[in-house]
Amino acid sequence: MSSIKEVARLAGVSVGTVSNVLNRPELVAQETRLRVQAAVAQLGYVRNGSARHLRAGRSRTIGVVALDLSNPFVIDVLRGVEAAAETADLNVMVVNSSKDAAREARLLEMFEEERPFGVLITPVNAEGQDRRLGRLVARGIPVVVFDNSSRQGRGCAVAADDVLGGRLAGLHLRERGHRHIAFAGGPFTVRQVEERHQGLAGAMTPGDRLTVIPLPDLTVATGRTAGEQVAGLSRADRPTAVFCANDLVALGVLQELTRHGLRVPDDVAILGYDDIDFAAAAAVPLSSIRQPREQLGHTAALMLLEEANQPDFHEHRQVIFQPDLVERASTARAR
Amino acid sequence: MSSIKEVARLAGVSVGTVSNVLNRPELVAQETRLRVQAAVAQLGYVRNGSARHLRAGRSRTIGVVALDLSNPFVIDVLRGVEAAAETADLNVMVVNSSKDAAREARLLEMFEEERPFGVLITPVNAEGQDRRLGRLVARGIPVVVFDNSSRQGRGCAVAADDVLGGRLAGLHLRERGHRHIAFAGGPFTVRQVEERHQGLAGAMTPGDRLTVIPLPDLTVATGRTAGEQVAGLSRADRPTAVFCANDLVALGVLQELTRHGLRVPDDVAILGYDDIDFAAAAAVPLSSIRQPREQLGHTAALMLLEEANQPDFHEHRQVIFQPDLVERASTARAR
DNA sequence: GAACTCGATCGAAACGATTTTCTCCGGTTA
DNA sequence: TAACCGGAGAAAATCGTTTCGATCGAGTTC
Repeated sequence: MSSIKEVARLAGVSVGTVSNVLNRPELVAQETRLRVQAAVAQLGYVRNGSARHLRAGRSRTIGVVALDLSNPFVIDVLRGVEAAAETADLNVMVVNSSKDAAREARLLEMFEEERPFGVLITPVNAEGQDRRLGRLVARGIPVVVFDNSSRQGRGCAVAADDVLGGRLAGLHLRERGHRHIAFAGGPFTVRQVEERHQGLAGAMTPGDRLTVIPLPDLTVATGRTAGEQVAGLSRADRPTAVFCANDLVALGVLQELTRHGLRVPDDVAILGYDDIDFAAAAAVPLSSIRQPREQLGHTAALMLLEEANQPDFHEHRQVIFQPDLVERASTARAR
Repeated sequence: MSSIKEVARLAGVSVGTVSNVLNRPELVAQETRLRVQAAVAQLGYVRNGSARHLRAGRSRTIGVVALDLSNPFVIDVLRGVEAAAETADLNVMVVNSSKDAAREARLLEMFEEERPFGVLITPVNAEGQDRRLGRLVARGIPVVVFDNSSRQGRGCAVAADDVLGGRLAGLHLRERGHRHIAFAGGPFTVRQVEERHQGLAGAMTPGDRLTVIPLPDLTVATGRTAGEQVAGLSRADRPTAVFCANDLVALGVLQELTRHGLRVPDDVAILGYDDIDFAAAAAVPLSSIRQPREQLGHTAALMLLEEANQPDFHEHRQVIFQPDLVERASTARAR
């Protein structure tokens, strides 16, 4: 209820002095400082964020537009963001576009009004949001795109090398003796999906067989349909391994194969992507391509800080992380 | 970059008129309105949120302090909150206490400064936060506690009936013929855990056997240790069903039992709690007690709105939802 | 045609901080 | 003793809105 004015009155000083006590205490004589602090305590005074932000021109909040909060992958990225934000004394405001472009647009409009410290975003699609992001940047709000490197060269971005991830998957499965591999994922307009597939294909050898099971989306539900397709194939046509575009799909495939009495990995091996915690927790623990999730978020936040603090001196850049393979039971060597 | 002043100048009107065009267009003559709107478009003017909030005394953002974002349960609750917020033209700012009381305290301090529209919170513990929440309320910021009914009678709260959930679990397992049931969960200082256990115990009959497997936490990892314990028991001492305090634990138990060659549900049935999507996605789809997750969040947000809009007229109340049972393979009738 | 209405607009006072400039005063220095 | 310095606070400008009287014509009414 009480504002800085009342604190000033109670302490018998001007509001400017109270502000100094709060923000640059070394400028204030000790006796005065103590008097002000006592007044603050007595009134239970708390600074008004809106007023501060108005004066400062921007708030101390980083806005994060997540693509899909129900993918645990994102939660871990957020953890990294929060860690970086905390050391810089910034807040993190998470909002969820749920892969909905209209919703994303609304959220970005909201951020335009709120003048946040910066915005981290995984855009729904590569083109549509460019204009809107450009408007943010024009307003002096730094933007870093994470987990989506399609805006090459246009601004700061952090992502993982999905082609490499796909290649690692392919090499691993081949090394395990698989010569007929299926790729389950989609839509291929999503960069990640396309690149993971591309990496897999590149790791295969003439004579190998690659079956693509296109999916409209990367969820457990679509994974189940993929699993059903695989289970329905004759033994000769059935791939001996399925590489899934993410772990949610892999869980769906695993469930359906199990339900049809196929053994994992003996009949069909499964390899996922992202290494979410639930992958390790599956009944047959899933092998998966791991991305440095927390680090991804952490780095994105640091780049944002840099851009915000040295707006003139700053040069945009793209950081690409290397994924690696986590081997578990679902791709164990057949007995 | 441009403020309302520049819009006013360009349109040849006063700032007050511009504000009216933006907020109460019906007060402004059409010709003027069009002129102002043209100026807004030409300058790319966007309102400054901080200034609006300063004037209004509070922002249009609902703060949500989640206990643990890595539990998918929470994400679904958030979906409900967002839906309600959207229709009221409010933003949702999600932060994560990660079950850390100190962190929670910091976040609440932050919210005290930001003067949000209201705060939704699942407190880390029932006592510590009462003072801080009280301070928010004293500042006129409405608070609704969700998914934790321990603050009985002290303010608005939304939760599910966990005793009933436990009872449903017990009745279901007994009906399936189980007479030796284990309860895996903890710590018992957490209301939910205690009440679910209590409900289970109440549903059992003299002569039945109830084994408690205490856990320090409700995660997949601790679930695995529970599963290991169960698997290590002799056939005579082994419960025929395990009721888990949440689905994460259940997944861990399932994994470990499978690893030890025990069949679910034939050797041991498993029943989880929360019905997160991953429960249905498990290799053996898990039966689970379902709480109306989205509705829980939706209701909490609506109560917040009510409290915010009729501060005088409002009466605190506690809403308790009824859980129900979702039957899947993990508790199917033994063959 | 004087008094009144009424709709449309203006101008100024908040809202609560931060920051810059100005004033004051005791103490140094030449 | 005059000029200067520097520390400590006060005072005022400022950030961008909203909102509330005041104002000002153009019609109405008697």
